[in-house]
Amino acid sequence: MRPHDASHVLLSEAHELGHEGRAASGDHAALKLWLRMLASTTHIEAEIRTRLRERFGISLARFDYMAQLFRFKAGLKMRTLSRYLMVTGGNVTGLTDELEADGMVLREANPEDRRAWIVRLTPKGRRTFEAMAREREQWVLAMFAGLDAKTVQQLYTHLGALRVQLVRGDPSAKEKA
Amino acid sequence: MRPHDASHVLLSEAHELGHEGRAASGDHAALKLWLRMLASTTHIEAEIRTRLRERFGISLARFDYMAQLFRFKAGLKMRTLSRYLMVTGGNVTGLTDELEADGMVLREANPEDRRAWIVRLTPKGRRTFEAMAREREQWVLAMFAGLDAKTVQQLYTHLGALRVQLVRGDPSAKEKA
DNA sequence: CCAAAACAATTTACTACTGAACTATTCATG
DNA sequence: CATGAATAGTTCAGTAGTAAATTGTTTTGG
Repeated sequence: MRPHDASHVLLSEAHELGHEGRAASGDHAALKLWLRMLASTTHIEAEIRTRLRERFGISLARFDYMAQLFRFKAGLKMRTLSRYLMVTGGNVTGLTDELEADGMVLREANPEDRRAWIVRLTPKGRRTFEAMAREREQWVLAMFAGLDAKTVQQLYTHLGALRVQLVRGDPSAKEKA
Repeated sequence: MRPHDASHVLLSEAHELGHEGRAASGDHAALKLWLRMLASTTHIEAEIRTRLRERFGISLARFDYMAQLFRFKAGLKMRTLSRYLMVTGGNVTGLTDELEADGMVLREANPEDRRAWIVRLTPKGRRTFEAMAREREQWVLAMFAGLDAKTVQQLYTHLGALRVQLVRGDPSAKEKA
């Protein structure tokens, strides 16, 4: 299970609203939103992690690794994978070793750059992943089942706007000019 | 930095929509929403973790620990804290040892149950936490600054509905009857 | 009222990840 | 076109968490 769900704290109303009145109130709303968003996300992620473990004996890290290779059928350099997964290269080496031993992925020599491997799913890895992904989709679906289509759509749109802001503020995102 | 941002995979449209047509499309929306929500949350959390480390030399785990004690001025039993933080008891023991050594918290004997300690913030811990929480609030605020008040409000409301669903589906939540 | 079960905290052995050092290759520049 | 800087992957030591066994205390039911 993943740690630190609720870093739930709002410095008491007195502090926050003391000399700012209405303006500060909106700010407060953003913090409350963040805490609620964090709590929900953590909850769902923990649930998925637990079920993947119980149902398939697989770690979330491995699932996410396979998900990336599933998206990129042509395979990925390990370094690229490590960036997508937001983990270190050393971690990718370890995961790759395990998954290769289990016959889920294979390292393919890269003629264009002899430093780099291309890793890709084996047919077995592909089948295995598809089965897991199908179940996971049902889990997610069930957890969101209480929300009507319009709500889901609005959430999706608004979080899209948030994402744009985040990428804008973050220089580590890819540049094009 | 925290692992596994994007477990971004939608089994290809062909698979999902194959025999279901429109109905499946709504389901798909929930999965897409989840992936977007996860990505944003992970991004923000990683940012906060990094800044807490850089600015105050503190781990997110310690921050979250102190946040709970800040909320509950009367102190908490370590077991309660471990539940709020969603970590094991052993982990709380370790964090408490560190924070106590740094003079941030103290273990107080509990006359009502001699098995349990009550941990609470020291005045120093309280001051330190307030300073950190104030900065963190500004970071969060800046990250959400692109969203207008109405959007924030809607997100907050909709995520509230989600939360209700999640708690309903999860027997580990507290009962009252 | 006391034996058995449950529970709070701690300790310990283990797991998963990080960061930094290292090797082998590629890229860029004088 | 040679050499210094950057990059891909691996290795390794250290860190932060877990799960399970342990100790001491409390709760419960016969």
